[in-house]
Amino acid sequence: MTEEMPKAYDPRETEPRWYAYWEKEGLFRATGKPGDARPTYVIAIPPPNVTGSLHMGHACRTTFEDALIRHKRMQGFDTLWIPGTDHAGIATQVVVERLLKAEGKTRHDLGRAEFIKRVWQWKEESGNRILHQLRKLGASCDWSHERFTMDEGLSTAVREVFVRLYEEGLIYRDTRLVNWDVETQTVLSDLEVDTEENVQGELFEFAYNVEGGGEVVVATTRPETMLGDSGLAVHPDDPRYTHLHGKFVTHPFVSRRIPIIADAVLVDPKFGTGVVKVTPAHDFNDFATGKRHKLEEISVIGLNGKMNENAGEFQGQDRFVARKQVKKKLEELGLVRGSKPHVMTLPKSQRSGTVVEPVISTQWFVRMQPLAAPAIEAVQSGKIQIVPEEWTKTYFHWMNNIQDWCISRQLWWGHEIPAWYCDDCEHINVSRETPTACSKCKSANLRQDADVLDTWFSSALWPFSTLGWPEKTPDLARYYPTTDMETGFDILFFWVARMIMMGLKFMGDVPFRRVLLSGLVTDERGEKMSKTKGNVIDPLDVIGGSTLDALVAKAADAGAKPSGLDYLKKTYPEGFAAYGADALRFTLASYAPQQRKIALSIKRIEGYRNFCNKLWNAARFSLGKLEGHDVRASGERPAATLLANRWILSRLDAATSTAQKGIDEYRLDDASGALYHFVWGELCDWYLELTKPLLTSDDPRVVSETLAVLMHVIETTLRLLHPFIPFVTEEIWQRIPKTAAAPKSIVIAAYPKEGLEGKADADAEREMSSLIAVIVAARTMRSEHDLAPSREVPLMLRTDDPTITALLTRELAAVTTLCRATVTIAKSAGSEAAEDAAVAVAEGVTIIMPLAGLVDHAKERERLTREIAKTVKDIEAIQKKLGNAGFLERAPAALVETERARLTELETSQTRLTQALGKLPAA
RNA sequence: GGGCGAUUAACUCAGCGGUAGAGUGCCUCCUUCACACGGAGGAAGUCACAGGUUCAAGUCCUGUAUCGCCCA
Repeated sequence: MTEEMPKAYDPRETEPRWYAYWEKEGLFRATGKPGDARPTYVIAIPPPNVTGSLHMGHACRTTFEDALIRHKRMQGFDTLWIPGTDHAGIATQVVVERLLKAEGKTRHDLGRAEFIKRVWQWKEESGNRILHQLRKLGASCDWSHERFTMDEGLSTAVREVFVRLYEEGLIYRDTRLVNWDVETQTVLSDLEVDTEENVQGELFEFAYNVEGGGEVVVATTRPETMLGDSGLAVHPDDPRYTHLHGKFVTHPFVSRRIPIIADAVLVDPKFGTGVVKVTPAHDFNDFATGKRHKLEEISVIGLNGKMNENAGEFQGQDRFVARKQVKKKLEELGLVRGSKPHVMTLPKSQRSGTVVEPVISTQWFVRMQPLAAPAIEAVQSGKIQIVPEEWTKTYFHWMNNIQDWCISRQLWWGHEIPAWYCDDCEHINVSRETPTACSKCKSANLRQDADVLDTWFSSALWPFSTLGWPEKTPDLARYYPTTDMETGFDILFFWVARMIMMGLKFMGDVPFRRVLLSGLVTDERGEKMSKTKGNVIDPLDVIGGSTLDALVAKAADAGAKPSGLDYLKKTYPEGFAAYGADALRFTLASYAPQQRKIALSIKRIEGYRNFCNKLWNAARFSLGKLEGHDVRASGERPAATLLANRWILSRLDAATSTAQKGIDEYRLDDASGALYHFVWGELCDWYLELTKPLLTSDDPRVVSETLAVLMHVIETTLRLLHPFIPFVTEEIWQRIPKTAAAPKSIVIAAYPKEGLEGKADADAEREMSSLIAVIVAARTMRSEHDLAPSREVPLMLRTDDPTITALLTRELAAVTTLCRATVTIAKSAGSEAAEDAAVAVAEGVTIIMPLAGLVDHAKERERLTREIAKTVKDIEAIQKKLGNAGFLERAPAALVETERARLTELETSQTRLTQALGKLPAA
């Protein structure tokens, strides 16, 4: 067995092999059988963009979801993890347009139908790459349930929802000011607009001439919009301008009379000149003001970002060119009154990065308030739990102030809006089926709305559209509501809130029971990963390894700036080793999911790669000890009589409990951390070392008990770890001799439960902790005197405590092995420390290392002095506490007792150490 | 401007009323027969600041500062 196990674990060969096996055996498939009595556990994947390529954010999502799914699967749930992709309207369209550009074409050259064909073609060719990349991470999705938001079934769902909402008056068409992305030529929802802060701009002042004489000066950051001004506003209480109320100014370029109005909402008298130019067609605040005062809405900027026919001589100029030209013209007219630098905010398109232009346009909207009300209630009542809870506040805040959702997009790629306009009677036909005649006038001159729906519209239906809705499928009956929705907090509004609203509306029930939100993966400095910064870590490079040259080439290709490349070279001079998916997953799981930032560090991944290797070697050691014995892991806890065996079983139980609790509460960091420390700090550091003397015992009962416990602990630990590190655990697990009843894969083995076979073994824990304390003290002493571990030293342990004497006597072999010493145990003598000896005290045991000539007296003196000082400091702290009457009266009695006992022990240590110091020969 | 959050060891972060923790990094010793992707030790923190509550405060309350995110 051992010879099959190399000294170091190599994930490169193992991982693809096991994934192929799992998939072939259908281990990830939900039963889908209505008769299955098992409880269900369902996660719908946050569908990645079909254009996308796996990034660390996906890796993070996948790790968390897979850990949850695998855990529940092992617990015997009928688990369903629905995978799939999102058609990602703008993103996908832009990608294909870029490909066309390489051929020297635009989508308009192809025409709509042909273009859509090209997108589908492209999607078929490379669209599912990301789903294959998820497999490399070990994602145990049920691939038979794979869905795409543009699939026929999901498209039917979209159309059904649209029609029903329209029929109920919850979807309507309206002309209003919307956010326009000049570059991608589409309207955007409020959520798709980012605000860039602290932009250095200019506050430009110019004068309007007042009819009847005089002038009024206005300040603006957008001079070009003055072409569309249809009002000037002053604050009603501003004494400077009272005389202007009701008067008019004349527009300097176009013949237009502009009224001066008083408006307390729009105008801040302290800002600028206290007079605001009002451009209802190009500013949201002005639009509202215009509505209040019935001002004209004059569009001067077209959808192409250029000034339109209303802009007079400026027609055809780009908006930014027009800004300069308008200023120049005002200058010529002698109307400029000043300019000062101004720090402002700019609305930018999340997609293209261009400055968003508010324009008046006719679009489709969803009335949100009626949908939001039940969605708020669902969270308030606890039908949906948001984890971590702090986000509920943010959720309520947004939901209570929700705006109507603009759902139409001027794109070609997406779900077409099921609305047909009648050219004869102008009636709007909204229907599930493509109509042949107008329902009102029976005309056949119908034209379908040219727009498509916001991608998030179909995403909002994901938890039920993927299960077959609007058909009443068995899947829908069995797996809706899903259980957990695990995603990033950045799309709480975009997606999660909308799913809740749509789920409640169309299924009459919440789409999921818990919302698990986690943070953003950043680089190790906490900076957002970005192509230009060159700090993007590709999960596949982490898994499979990459050289520095390859990393640099890739980053440069993606458009990294020189500073970004420098960062890359400096931070990863060696490139990446092939750390494996397990190492990456365990690393991601080790960060608290609710952190806002998950600052991923390669060093940390390396640490968890090392952990996988540690686990591998623990198994290698254990399996090697099996030679010549027939020991099989059955999952049943073996009987244990020896301290080490009892202790490790008790610790295993504790680790199981912490892991279980952590996963249940979505504290994967607690769960993975507990397992990490159990394996490394207890199993490997102590237990395996303790088994060494036991396994060479002459007593066959000692050997067989220890082997049984060893195998049980290793096998159970693998099952505990499997949700986090599926590959290495499977690879080892398959090598462990098991009873015939064992399943074929650890994927479907039972997740361990704590406390099944009895309570924690408090006696064993206490004894081991004493033993460890004594051993550590002895080791520290050795180490401080630079005695090589290979060098065996004599140690004398002195104590009058009969319990600990018995313990040390019984566990002499352990002490001997772990301290590399020949140990003698004795009662305290009057004079405990011999001359020329190093002394330490732990658990009331004086540890004496009489090594004349090898102990450096000066060093020992220094060490003892330091120890004594530390002890005295602790003693003083406790004395202070115990001297406080309030503490004695009001603190729990048990605590006071603990403090007293500690004081006694510390005082003993102090006495003995001081004695030892006195015994040292003078310098 | 409003809201949310953060500030703990050199770095990245747990801890959220009872003796300050982890990983990485750093220092010393060690190729000991599972593992140098390792072992044994060690150094390292006025827990942002100022008040308050409490027998007891990184931990609860109030305020201040700095930083971040979201919404205007």
